[in-house]
Amino acid sequence: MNATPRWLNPEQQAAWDGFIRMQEKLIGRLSRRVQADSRMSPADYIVLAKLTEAGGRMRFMDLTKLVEWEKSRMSHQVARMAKRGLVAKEECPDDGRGSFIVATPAGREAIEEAAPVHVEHVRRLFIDALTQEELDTLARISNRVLAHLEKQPD
Amino acid sequence: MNATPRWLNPEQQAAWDGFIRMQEKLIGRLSRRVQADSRMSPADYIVLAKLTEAGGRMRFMDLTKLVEWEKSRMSHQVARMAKRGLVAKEECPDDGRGSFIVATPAGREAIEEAAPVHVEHVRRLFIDALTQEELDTLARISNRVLAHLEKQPD
DNA sequence: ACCATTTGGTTGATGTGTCATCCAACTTAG
DNA sequence: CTAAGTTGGATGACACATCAACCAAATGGT
Repeated sequence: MNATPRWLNPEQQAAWDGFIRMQEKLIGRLSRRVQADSRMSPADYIVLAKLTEAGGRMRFMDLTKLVEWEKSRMSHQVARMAKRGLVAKEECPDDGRGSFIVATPAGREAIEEAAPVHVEHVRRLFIDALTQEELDTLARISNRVLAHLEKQPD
Repeated sequence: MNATPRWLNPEQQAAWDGFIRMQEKLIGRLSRRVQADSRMSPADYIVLAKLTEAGGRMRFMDLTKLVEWEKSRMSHQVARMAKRGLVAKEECPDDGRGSFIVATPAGREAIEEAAPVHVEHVRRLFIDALTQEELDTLARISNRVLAHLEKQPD
């Protein structure tokens, strides 16, 4: 029972609030744009991108780990994408439980069309806002936080 | 039709990837923690926090603007929160269409219990990962991106 | 007074993320 | 060989976000 919780000091609060606001607006804008001009959700985009980047054919669990998602999420996502014809599922002969996820031609076409547009938006909304030095700093800070998170329990 | 799309250079790519990864993991961890030990979603948390911070009684649209959400989102959210007894809706005498959102005692109790825990997690997962100088830098960068976004069409 | 527009807010459909649970197939200790 | 444990993956329930459409009350111009 902590009698007096240690609130954040003004600078800390400013950093946290600013970061949260920025991240929400940025991600929001970007995903709306991606969705609007490629008819793909950000989830579709990243899954297809990683999948094709890796050759267009992967074991389900490998893909899940590559994208760093939970398997349930990927399972649902792949099911939806399969329904829309972006990927297909194939059985795995080596492992009776396993399955391969394959990018369909339609899927390849979709990602090839979407990728440059995506990059342009990232550039326009984010990269162009900052100097190269600021980008480097942000990368360093991000990696610091990531490393910290990995050390931290749960 | 852009013949050769300008991909990001390695430093830009590293900054973007790092930021995205960091933000996903951080937000993910935090919202799981909040949910786990307060039985409130991040959405519940922020709505209740802003609402009580503003006195615990607000016009629906003022609250919506304060939280910077779309009204539809807030409408659904408030409906769910009302169902769970965290807030209540009251009619507005001045404006026949309007309504007030009021934090119930249960809502106040919930947020007062959740807030210190939330702060502790923010501190543990984020603040403690960085020096004060890095926090300041991040705040500056965030505000830069935010300002840039506001100038940018759509 | 009247019509057009704006504002406040709801609703329903659809897509998405999480959790818990389940099951079949593989692996390994004994 | 068999039982126990682990892994690959699916599923259903639920909370959440977004979009488009809608409606009624307020407002403003004529």
